[in-house]
Amino acid sequence: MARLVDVIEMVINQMLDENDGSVIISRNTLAEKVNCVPSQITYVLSTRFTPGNGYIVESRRGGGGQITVMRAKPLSSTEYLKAMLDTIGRELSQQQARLLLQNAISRKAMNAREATIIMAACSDRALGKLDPDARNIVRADVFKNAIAGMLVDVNNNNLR
Amino acid sequence: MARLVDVIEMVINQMLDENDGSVIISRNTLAEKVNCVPSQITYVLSTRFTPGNGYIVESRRGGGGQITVMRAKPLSSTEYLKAMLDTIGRELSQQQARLLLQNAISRKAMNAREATIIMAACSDRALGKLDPDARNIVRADVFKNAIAGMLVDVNNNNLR
DNA sequence: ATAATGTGAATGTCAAAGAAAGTCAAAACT
DNA sequence: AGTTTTGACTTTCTTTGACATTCACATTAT
Repeated sequence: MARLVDVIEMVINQMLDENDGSVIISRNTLAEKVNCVPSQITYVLSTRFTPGNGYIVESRRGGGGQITVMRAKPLSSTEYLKAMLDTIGRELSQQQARLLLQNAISRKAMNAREATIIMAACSDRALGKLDPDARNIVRADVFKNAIAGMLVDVNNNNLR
Repeated sequence: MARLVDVIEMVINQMLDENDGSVIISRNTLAEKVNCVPSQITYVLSTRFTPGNGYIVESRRGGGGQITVMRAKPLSSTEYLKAMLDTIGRELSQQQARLLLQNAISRKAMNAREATIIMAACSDRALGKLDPDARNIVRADVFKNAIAGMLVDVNNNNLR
């Protein structure tokens, strides 16, 4: 029932937790452990453990080859949010938004309530009246503006 | 004979009752259970479980895809926001949004930071790529979803 | 001894198949 | 007239597998 991607993501994160944010894995061994084809590991690494999400992944092929996964050193929440803004392009899918917010929470760059507000504001529900092609574009703008809103000095915003 | 929509609505509400206001459903499975085509579930969700009614619905496609339905907790401290949702029509101007947020702050229904996030998310700036006529319509949806997001029990959202 | 070559052991790539949910408009109710 | 019901088609995300590439090490040729 549980998605393979989720299982793999969890396993890697657990290893990272146990090893101070840096772990060396063997793709084949891990694949065997979770009962999947090796390329599935590659898929998870490239969709979940991206630089944009704060991870660095290095690898070596050949005999004794290996994959190193590292959590990037923790940035301040403001830095983190700014960096996040930079990674967002012209478009943003719902899932991308969700992942960004999840990571922001786990890095304490925002709290769960704030994340929920933003997720709701840029959900497909909220943008349902738009042309599907337009959605990801507008979502990117809504998302970026909401994040930018968090960076604004609360005593100096445009509500008062 | 009870209408299909009513049956489905009841079933979902029952699940929500049994699961503390938040439930993850499989569209296909539920459709099979109540003997209807899957798209009927989508129809019910989009006509009954709207932000205006205090619900947040999120979904993921693909293998292991799922739909999450969340109900705002009937906390008295959030009554104000719920009532506010009801007053918002199909369209919402920037000015109106700002006023609603200012009022919400003065009623302690949200804090300044949260209001700033929402204001930014539905600002003309965020919606700048849209046709001016479309802006107020989309803004209404973004605003409503954001508010509904605040009503969701944070421990119960589907970000984690 | 050194350079070239072979060999097996890894990881990378990519596209097809599969598994869900979303869309939309026509038909059927009320 | 306005809602509900249905179903064909679309989009998104996951899973799999065949094939390509790279690397360390052993072996062979000069």
